[in-house]
Amino acid sequence: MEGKSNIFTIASKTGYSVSTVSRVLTGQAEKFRISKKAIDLISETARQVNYQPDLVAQTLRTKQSRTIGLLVPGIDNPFFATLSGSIINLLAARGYHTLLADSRESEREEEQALQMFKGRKVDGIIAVPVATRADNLEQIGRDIPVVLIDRHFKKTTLPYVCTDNYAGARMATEFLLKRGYKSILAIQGVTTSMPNQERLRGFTEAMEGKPIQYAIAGDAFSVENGHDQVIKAFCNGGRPYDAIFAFSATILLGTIDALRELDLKAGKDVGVISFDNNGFLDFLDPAVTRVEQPLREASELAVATLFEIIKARRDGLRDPDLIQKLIPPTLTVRSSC
Amino acid sequence: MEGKSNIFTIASKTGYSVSTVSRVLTGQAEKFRISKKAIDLISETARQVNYQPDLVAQTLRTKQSRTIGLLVPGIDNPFFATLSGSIINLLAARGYHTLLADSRESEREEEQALQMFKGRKVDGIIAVPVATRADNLEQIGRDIPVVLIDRHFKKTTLPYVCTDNYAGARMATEFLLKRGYKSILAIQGVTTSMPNQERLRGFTEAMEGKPIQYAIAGDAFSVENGHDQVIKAFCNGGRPYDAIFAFSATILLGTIDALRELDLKAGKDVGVISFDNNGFLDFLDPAVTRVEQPLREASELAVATLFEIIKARRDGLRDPDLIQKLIPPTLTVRSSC
DNA sequence: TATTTTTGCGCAATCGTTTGAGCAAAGCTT
DNA sequence: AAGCTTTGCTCAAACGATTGCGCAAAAATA
Repeated sequence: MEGKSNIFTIASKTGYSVSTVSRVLTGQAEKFRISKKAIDLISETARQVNYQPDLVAQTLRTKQSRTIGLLVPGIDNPFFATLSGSIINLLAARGYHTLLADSRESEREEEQALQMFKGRKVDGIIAVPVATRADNLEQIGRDIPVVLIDRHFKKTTLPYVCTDNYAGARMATEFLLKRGYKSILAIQGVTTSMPNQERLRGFTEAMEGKPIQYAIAGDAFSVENGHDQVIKAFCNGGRPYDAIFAFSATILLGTIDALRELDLKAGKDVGVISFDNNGFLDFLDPAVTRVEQPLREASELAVATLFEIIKARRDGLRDPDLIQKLIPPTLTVRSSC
Repeated sequence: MEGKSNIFTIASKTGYSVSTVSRVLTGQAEKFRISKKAIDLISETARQVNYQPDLVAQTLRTKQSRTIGLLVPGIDNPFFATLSGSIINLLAARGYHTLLADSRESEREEEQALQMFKGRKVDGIIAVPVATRADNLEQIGRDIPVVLIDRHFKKTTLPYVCTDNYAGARMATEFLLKRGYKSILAIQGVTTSMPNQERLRGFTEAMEGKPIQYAIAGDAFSVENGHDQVIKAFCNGGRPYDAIFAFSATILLGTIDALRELDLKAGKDVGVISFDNNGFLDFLDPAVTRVEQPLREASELAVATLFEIIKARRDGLRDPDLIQKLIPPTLTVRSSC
C-alpha cells in the first residue's frame, strides 16, 4: 500500500514479466495480445498496491513529459495571472502539467527559464517573450514546439497569438477624438515590447494630421509609472491634457491615483481610457472605458496551436501551417470618457 | 553546438570516462582527486558543446528534482496569483522550479494534482488545501515535505503558515462597532475553508453580547457572491444594514457593484470593510478599509520552513520543530467606514 | 629496490520505465 | 504428422545521468 510500488513489484507479485506489466498498464495490452486473465490480474494488483507510474522514468524513456513550460514576465501582474490561469486550466484539461517560470521582464532570467524547460524535457513552451530579438527563442523552437502569446517579434518564424494592439490603440484613440478631446497624454509601458510598440503606432497613426496636441511618456507596465507620469505632466498645477490614454490597466490605476492627488475627477475633468481587460476597471468610479483583449480566445488558440505542432512533430510530419494571429480587441465603453 | 550533447559525448571527445566527466560537471572533482588538466579540458568541452544536463535523468538517478509543487485553489484569483508569484520567485532564487497546479476548489482535482506531484518526484509541496480533512495531505506529507499556506486544518501534524484570520476578523468587526455601526451584514466565502471559518468565528465572537443586529450570508470567494448577497439583503428597497463586512476582496467588489446598482454610496450610506490585501482597494472610491494579510512574510516563512524540512530529511534527520504559525494581519484604514 | 601510500581515473550497477525482437506452446491446416 | 500461424509472453537493451568500489601507475617511504 505504500508509495514504494513500481512495475517490478507488480511483476513479481503477479508472476508476469515487467514487459507484460508495462504493456498492460500503458494500455497496450490488445496490441500485444496479452490475455484477459493477465490484464485483469495485473490491473487488479496495480490497484491494490496503489501503483503510480514514475513520471520521471517514463519521461526519460519516452522523451515525453506531458509537461508544458509557461513563461511570463510577471505572474503578479493580474493580466498575466489571468492569462496563466486560463492556460494552465486548458493544459490540465488535456492532461498536461505546467512548469511556470517568471522572467520578471529580464532577458537573462528568460534565457535561464528556457534552458530549464529544455533540461526538463517539456513537450512544448508557451511564452510571453521579453527578449528584443527572436534568435534565441527561434533556436529553441527548433527543438521544442514554441508558441508566443501576447507579445511577438516583428519577423519571426515562430507562431504567435496576440492582440491586435495596433488596431486596439487606434480604436481607443479615435474614440477619444470623436469624443472631442483636444490634448491627449499617452502613457506607455515597456518600450521594447511589441504590444507597446504596436499600441504606440496605433496611437500616433490615429493622431496623424489631426490638429490635436499630444504627448507620450512612460516606460513600464506599472502603477508607479502611471502615477508618476501624470504627476509630472500636471505638476505645475495646470491642466495640460484633457484626456489620458493608459497603455495598461496597471498604468491606469496609477493614473487614477495621481488624478485624485491632483484633485481632478476622472471622466469629468480628464477623460480616461485604458488598455487591458481587468474586471476591476468596472468597479472604479467612474468605470473605465477600455480596449479589452480576448484573453480566453487567445489562450485557447495558443494551446490548440501548440498541440498541433506537438502532434505533427511526434508523427514525424513537418510543422502545420504557421499560425500568426492578431486577434482584434473590443472597445468596452464606460463613463470615464 | 546542437542540443544533442550528453555526458557521453563529452567523455569521448575528451577521452575521459563518463564517471570522470560526471564528477567534474557536478563539482565533485576535488573530492575525487580529478587532475586540474582533466577538469579544465572537460569543463571547456562542456562549454563548447553547450552541454545542458538532462534534469530528468538526473532526477531519476538522484531522486531530487529541484522542483516544488505549488497547489492553489484558483490562480486567476488575484490573491492567489500574488501569492504564487511571490512563492515562485522565492523558489527561483533558491534554484528551484515550480510545478503549478490549480485545484479550482475541487477536492478531486486537488487529489489528482498531488498524485501528479508525487509522480513527478517534486522535492516538496506548498499547498493551499481545499480538502476538508487533512488525511490525504498528511499521508503525502510522510513521503514528501509539505507546507500549507493560507489555509490549514484544525488538528494537523502538517506545518502551516496562515493569516490569523480570527484576529483579523475580530479586529475588523470591532473597528466597525467602534465606528458606531448598528447592523452589519457579513458576506462569507467558501464555508468549508479554514480562513472562512476563522473569520466567521472572529466576527461572531466580536458581536457576542453586543446589542447589534447582524446577519451572515454567502458561500464563495467570488464577485458574484458579493453582489448577489447584497442585492438579496437590500432587495426590498430598504436599508437593512448600515455596514457590510466582505470576507474577501472579490466579495467586496461584488458588494461595491451591488451598492451602486442600489444607488447607495459606499462609505456614506453603508460602511464597508474587507478582508484580503489587494492594492486595488486603494483605487476604489472610497478607498476601502481592510484587513491586510502579510503575504510576503507568509510566503517567505512557508518557503523557509519547507526547505528546512527538505534539508533535514535529506540528511536523514527527523523533521525540525513543527512550524504552525498564524501571522497577525494589519488593519489598513481608509475612508469606506 | 621493495613496499606502502597516494593520485587519478574507469567499470559497471542502478534509477523505473518502454520497446524491438524473439521464442515456446498451442492451434490450425492439409 | 509435418508445417504454418497465432497466441502470449519474456529478454535485454535502451534513456542519461550518478556513484560505490576497485585498480593501475606514480610518488613516497623504508
